Amino acid sequence: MYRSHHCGQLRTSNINEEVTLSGWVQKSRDKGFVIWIDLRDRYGITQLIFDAERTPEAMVTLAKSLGREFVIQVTGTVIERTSKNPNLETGDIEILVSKLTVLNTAKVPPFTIEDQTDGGEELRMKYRYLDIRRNPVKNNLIFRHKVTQEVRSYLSSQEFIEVETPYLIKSTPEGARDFVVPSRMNEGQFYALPQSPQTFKQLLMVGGMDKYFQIVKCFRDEDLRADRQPEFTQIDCEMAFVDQEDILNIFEGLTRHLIKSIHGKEITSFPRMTYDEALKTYGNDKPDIRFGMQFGELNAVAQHKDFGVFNSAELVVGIAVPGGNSFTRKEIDGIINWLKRPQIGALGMIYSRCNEDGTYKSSVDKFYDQDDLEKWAKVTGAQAGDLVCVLSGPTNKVRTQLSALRMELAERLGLRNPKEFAPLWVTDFPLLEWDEDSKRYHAMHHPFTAPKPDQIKLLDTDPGAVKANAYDLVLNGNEIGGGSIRIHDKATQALMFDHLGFTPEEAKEQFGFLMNAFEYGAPPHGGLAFGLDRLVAILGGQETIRDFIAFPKNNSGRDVMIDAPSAIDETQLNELHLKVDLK
RNA sequence: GGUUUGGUAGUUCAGUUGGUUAGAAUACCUGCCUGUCACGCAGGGGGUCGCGGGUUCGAGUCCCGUCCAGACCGCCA
Repeated sequence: MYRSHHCGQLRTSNINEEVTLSGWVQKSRDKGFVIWIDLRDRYGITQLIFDAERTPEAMVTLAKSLGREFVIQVTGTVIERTSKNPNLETGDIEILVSKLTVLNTAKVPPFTIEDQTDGGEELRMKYRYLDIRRNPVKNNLIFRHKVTQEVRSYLSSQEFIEVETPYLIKSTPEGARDFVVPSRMNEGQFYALPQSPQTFKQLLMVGGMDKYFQIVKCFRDEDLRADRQPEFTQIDCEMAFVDQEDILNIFEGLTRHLIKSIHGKEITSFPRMTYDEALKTYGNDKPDIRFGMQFGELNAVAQHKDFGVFNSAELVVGIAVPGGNSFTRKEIDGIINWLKRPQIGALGMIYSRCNEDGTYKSSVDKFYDQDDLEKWAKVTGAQAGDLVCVLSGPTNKVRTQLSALRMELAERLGLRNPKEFAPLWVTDFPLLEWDEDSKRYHAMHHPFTAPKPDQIKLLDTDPGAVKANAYDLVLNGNEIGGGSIRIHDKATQALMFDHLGFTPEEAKEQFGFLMNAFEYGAPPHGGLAFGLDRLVAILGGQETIRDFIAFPKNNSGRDVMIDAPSAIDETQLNELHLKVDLK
């Protein structure tokens, strides 16, 4: 038996009991007359004591030799501490050790195994197994477990069935790049890893499963970000005989349940906003609505004077920064420089200070009088003490820029409270999106999304204007889920492929299995998928998903611990009929 | 593919205008210490300044190239 208790368990009620504990040496404090060792496992820390008077000399010598992260087993008596530590749950007791076994030694770890580690990101990833011993990472993984447990329990209670779908599937040119897997038995042919189980979950609906979910890995061979990994986990769901309202209600319920069970908070408001409205009001299809700073379009009150920059712009739009009048000239210049960075690409910014006495002082006083500036304040909702920030230019570009500014300033002003949760449905996404590179329309969501029925005829005249029954769930400015009502009849699906530039032959070759299935009684259906990694990170109050993944990949898609990807040997290549040709 | 920041002790970082033997903290090792828990005190070891080239009397510092890492843009149906 390695242990009778774990290291977070013993209290004063256990005093005088003989116990056995196993764990890692967190720290030893050698005072000469006595040595204390903090013994750590997943559950906590228990202090061991080796005492010159009560411990045999040989054991004291052995105890002195223990290094950080040695794995040891001890047997001893629980005793009350002379000086207690209120910061530790086990701080009232310690173990007077009578038997000490070294189960394994350890090299000095390359970084400290403490909450505030001295290790940098790369080092922590290389020795991730040591990183996981640290409370912040360990607790995140436990937190993730708790979230997935709640998801499974809620969806099961709503009669969803978890079904596994295959990982080795067919590559398709639509959407993200596929990770491909060569087939040894089928010469020159490749599987692809799924970007999502999309077609399979639709086939499960044709199969009559009615309500399906799966917590499932998905793979996309695209460049990474702090919140984007090449393999990531989705809570994937699909339901038959539902309309958009049914789906929104079910997953509103799931979201409420999660926030309630994890944080004990009731979500009182679950607003909805159309895609067009989100862009107009926040410049963004995933607005953070924990704070205001809504866009005010100023064309009507800014294009009547001789200011050429505004007069020539498609859109003049501003936001009111709460308390922004206190910014110094230097701070405002800093903001303008931030906007001018290539990543944002704004050419400049006009601002108007809203003074406490009701007057205004702008950077364009030469062109605009107090009446004009008052109108700007009114349109943007600025109060005395605020700062109106105004950008102008092509509509889409300016909205993106001002949206970035809105988020940046909110961050700086501390308006993004990680303990507050403000979900939002964004609905009525466009069905199609024009792509300049390939000069054709792409599916904004995916090619199986149904157009709104009354808009199908618009497909021929103005494809870009067609709206879909597609929706995203946004939480605190992050898209955490998205879905749609799907096409369930062959004719509409064929029409859709046609508009996406597929020939009927290509459509049949790539998605014939789905169109065939639609001919055998496919029910109306729809669903959505939540990004689990991101959802867990946000519920945990953090922005980066990496510390909620046990073994994440770095910015270049590498696992620096196992050193993957890597070359494979000639024999393997030959078996797969592959030749590597590095240009 | 692009923009940008960084790479100096095991680790996190400092290093001024290019100028003596490259520092600090922490970790590590040794010794001391009768209640520690971020223990304390004294001492010690530890560096190809990412790599290659160049400018210079002299390069951690300036220039060019390259590799690696982070953030962002493109991309991510």
